[in-house]
Amino acid sequence: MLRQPPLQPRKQATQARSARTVENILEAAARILEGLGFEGYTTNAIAAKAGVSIGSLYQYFPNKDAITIALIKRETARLLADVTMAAAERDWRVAIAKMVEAGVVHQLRRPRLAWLLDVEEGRLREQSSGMQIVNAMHLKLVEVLMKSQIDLREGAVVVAFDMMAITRGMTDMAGTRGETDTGALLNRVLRAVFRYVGIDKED
Amino acid sequence: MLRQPPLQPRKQATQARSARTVENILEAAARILEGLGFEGYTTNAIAAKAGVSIGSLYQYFPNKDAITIALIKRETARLLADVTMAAAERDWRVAIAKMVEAGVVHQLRRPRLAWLLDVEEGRLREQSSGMQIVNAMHLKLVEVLMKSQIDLREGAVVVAFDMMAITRGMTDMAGTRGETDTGALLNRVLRAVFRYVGIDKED
DNA sequence: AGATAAAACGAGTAAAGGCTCATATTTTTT
DNA sequence: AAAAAATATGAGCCTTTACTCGTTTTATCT
Repeated sequence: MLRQPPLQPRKQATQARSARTVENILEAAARILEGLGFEGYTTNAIAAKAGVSIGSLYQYFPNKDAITIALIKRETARLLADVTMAAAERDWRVAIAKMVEAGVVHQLRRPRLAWLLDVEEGRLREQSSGMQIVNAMHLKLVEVLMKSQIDLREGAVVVAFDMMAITRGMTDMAGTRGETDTGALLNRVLRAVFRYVGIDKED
Repeated sequence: MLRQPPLQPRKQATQARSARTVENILEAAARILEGLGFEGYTTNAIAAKAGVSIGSLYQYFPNKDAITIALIKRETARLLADVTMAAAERDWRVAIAKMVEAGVVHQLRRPRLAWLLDVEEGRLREQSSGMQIVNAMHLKLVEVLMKSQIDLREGAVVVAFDMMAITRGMTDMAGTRGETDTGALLNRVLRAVFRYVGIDKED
């Protein structure tokens, strides 16, 4: 079988090494944020930690914020997937429990990173709009609440925000304090969230 | 009654205008943080907004962080006072309710400022130690919990942190969303906090 | 009024850090 | 093997910004 010579110069598929470079840059950025906070979070430091020249870094990201945004997307992807799965559960109690669990697990995996990225997301929200994850989760949670038998005097929107706020608040605090027992924390968060909406579910 | 001539040149009392300058600087810093976030938070901008030269600013503050620390102290003073008063209440239910109220009111008065100062406090904590307000509040809350009949299986320390986390999480979220009805928010936070510890107190 | 201390001033310095671009290396294609 | 495309390099430009210091203005004291 003869190979057809392409009519147009074939769009060069991305080489494997460039993908590796991008990954290295993102992970270096994550590690610097975790280790040094915003202080040491400079493009030169990121490039150095990634074992890549500063020029290469700017070949893949137009500016520093783009790195942060990509990192947020990367760290957020699993959370969004888990929440979406959870929201599809038949039993709304299970759905809520799993959504809460997704949030807790996400935020306790790399607590400092999650926290710092939240701060950055807040800053970036002002300049470029963009469906943040908070809104995405909120939307799904409201859907679930509508199907539930929870007292929605305050409105599903408000209750959903409150449930997210409780989860985030407790998990942030736990992360700051260095708690690592996800199970224990999850139990407390579930108790707080379910009792808040008037359901005393001890399991 | 004859006035004793002072043996040493009397320590020159601070003039009124210097006190005004310091106040102007702090308020300018607060306003810039509120309006522009960390982006515009530069010493030159602060001095300009305060209507003061950059030289004067550095006459009263050795460096930029000192301004932030002074601002944190200023914003935090009332909160600490309120919490201390609240903790002294006889009835522990009232004590807890008032402590929660103090937190909510504080954080909803200038929400963005409170949030940004929290972030800064976290950053500064790492370098210079110093009794942050979170610890002070926590201490008092633990005391109150000890006198209460609340189920402390998880330990007073953990329960106290959870209560604070719930309060802060919900109020932060409310502030971010632009909620301004303190009363409505306070009701929800009280419900969340009291129900979390197994007390269903509808008032 | 004159002397002294306190407060204010702001041009300028130095360092940090985001980012560019001309060049070099590696990989792919023909 | 040669050409072309993709990828990598890093010295250095340029802006921003924390902070200094020599000078001037204002207030206080005798």
